[in-house]
Amino acid sequence: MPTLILSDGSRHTIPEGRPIAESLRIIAAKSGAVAVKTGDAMLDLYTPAPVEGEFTLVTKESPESLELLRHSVSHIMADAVMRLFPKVKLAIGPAIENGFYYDFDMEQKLIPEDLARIEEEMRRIVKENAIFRRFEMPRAEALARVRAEGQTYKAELIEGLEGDTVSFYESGKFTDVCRGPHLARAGFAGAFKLLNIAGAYWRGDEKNAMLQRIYGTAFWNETALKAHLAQVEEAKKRDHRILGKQLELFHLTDVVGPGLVLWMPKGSIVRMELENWIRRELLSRGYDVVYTPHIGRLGMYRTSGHFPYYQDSQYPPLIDRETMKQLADEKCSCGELCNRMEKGEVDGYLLKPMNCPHHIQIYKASQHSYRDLPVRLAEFGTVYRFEQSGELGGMVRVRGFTQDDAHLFCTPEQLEGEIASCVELTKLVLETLGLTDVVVRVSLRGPESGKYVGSAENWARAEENLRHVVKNIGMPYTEVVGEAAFYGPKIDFIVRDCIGRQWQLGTVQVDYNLPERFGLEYIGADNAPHQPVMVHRAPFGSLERFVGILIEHYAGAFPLWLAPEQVRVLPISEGQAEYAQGVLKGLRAAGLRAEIAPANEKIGAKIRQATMDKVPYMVVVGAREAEQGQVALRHRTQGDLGAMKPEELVERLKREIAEKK
RNA sequence: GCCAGCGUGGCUCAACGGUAGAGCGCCGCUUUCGUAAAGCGGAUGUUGUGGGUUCAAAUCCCACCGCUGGCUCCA
Repeated sequence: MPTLILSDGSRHTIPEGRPIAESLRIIAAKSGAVAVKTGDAMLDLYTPAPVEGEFTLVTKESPESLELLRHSVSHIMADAVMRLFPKVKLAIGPAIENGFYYDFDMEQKLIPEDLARIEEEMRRIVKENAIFRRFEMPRAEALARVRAEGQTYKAELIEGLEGDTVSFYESGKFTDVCRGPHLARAGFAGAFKLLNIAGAYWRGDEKNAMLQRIYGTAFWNETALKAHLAQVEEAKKRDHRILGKQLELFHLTDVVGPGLVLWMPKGSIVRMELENWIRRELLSRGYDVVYTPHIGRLGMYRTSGHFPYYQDSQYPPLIDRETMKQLADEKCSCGELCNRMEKGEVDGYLLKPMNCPHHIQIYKASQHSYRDLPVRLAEFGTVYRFEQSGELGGMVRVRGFTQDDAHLFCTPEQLEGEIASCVELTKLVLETLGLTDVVVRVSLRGPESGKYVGSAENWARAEENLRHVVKNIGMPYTEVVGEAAFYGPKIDFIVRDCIGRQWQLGTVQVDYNLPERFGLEYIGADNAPHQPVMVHRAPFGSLERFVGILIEHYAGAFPLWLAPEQVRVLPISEGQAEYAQGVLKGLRAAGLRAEIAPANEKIGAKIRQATMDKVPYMVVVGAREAEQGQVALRHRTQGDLGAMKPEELVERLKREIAEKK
């Protein structure tokens, strides 16, 4: 009798003359598996399996089983939506990281209350327990079928598919074009919840129709679902927008303008500490510090290519009064004004969207020998970008932000070494702060040629340089086409916020193009002029976004060196007021950021307040301490740490600050 | 920018056509207290802005502004 070998080593005899798929299904079902895998391909239990091969069972414990579940639940949801709103056109409905979505094109606007109705319908479908039956048909036939059903998006999908046949899944009366795999039956659907409704352009392109997207999530059981939802709720409490308000770190108001951050005193401390730290690191690495203005002439940005390449995400140019008046007299329209500015007939100033053109002018201000290179110009440079209103959010997506920017000008031979040390610095930043959930992305040029400046050779060289470095940094990375800056490819460091969204922080970018456009030079050993290569880099990315992410990372409880208030002195009663003031003065004199709790509260209340304010250390001073010239130390999470001399305390805290822990 | 939802004292929320309210915070007084909330009293709102419907609007309608979640773009 034939024997099937599963990759767990178990051997299974199969009755002769029966399809192998059926045997696999029986084996899988017996073991509680929901699918089987051969190589990278997951096969559901009703899909014909290849006759030979090694099979792994996919159980409910494996992460990919959740993907399968969620994909199937998204189909069940689509089925439910179609039952409730028969005219709906289906777009796509994949499983995503923590759940699934499905996009619909329908007349009726979905409202949150509809979700409950849809869920109810879904439960009915689950109860019906139909088999997810896979079948295939030739392309032309498939196309005719979906067209007859009026499913125009599905037709578009089929047109884009490779291969001669198209697979469908049918469960009950619902059929969908789908690659699979799926649950064996709708009844296995487990626990699910629909979460929210959102708009989404068909294929993500704003020229296309706006579809209605329903997001949801699913787990194998109620407990896991509840745990996940609770975890999401918990994560929301770390949201930097909430903590930023509670802890008075920053403020946003439409009086100043959307996306324009006001750093409050406490938030400013965090930023200042980060700036001071990194500035010392830069100086020790041979960087020079520079300062440049916030605006620059249009001509400079025409040379750099920011204007017009980057035009859409800039605040409109500033024009002086005289010119404006003159143009008004000429009855110049706005459209015409734009044209004339693009042509360079009208001058103006731009709020700087990037610091590089200014730094380039500093480089150009003096002659450079190959002996001077690399020149590394660093600045906490504030830039302004007119982001689309719908994109703004808290500190992580704003219209004015400060980059810990620097531009390195070096010889081609020095380039890879410079890139590598920038990457090292970025890693140091992330490691020091314990940001470990970081993804490295190599962002390359995409096919749209209109978005980029420079020659194909320059791009190829730059991409080669980056790949070469990134291979040696010991971090896994992915390459993404179409994510490059307009002047060059880059290595990006991407982290997640409290609700799982990914944000780019640090970046290292190679640029052969701006040196060319600005005609940069250095004199080589051969006594002839050569063109330097530029590296743009920012280990934090932007201080706004970085601090926003950091607030969430620490849940507002900053380590001692970053804490806006490091110590709070808590007198037990008025009797120790004078002694407590002395302790406070001593701490401040030692360079610690210390405050004193307001009088007229019991010690318990003072402790509670300081803990909620996330002050790392409290020193309790009562009659006992005053008498012995001591302080009783308390940590916000570790509790009472015992009594000690103020000098001991200072030494202890200074050590902790130096360690940045 | 587009789709959807939401804007009520400093904060979190209630009132959902009929006199805007609670908790926390804030201010004052009493209490001076030993490791996560002392007691009493008080002030605080042109309900985001502007129009409209109505005898009457926080509540219904329209426009704008802002925020939140997505789509697209980026640090």
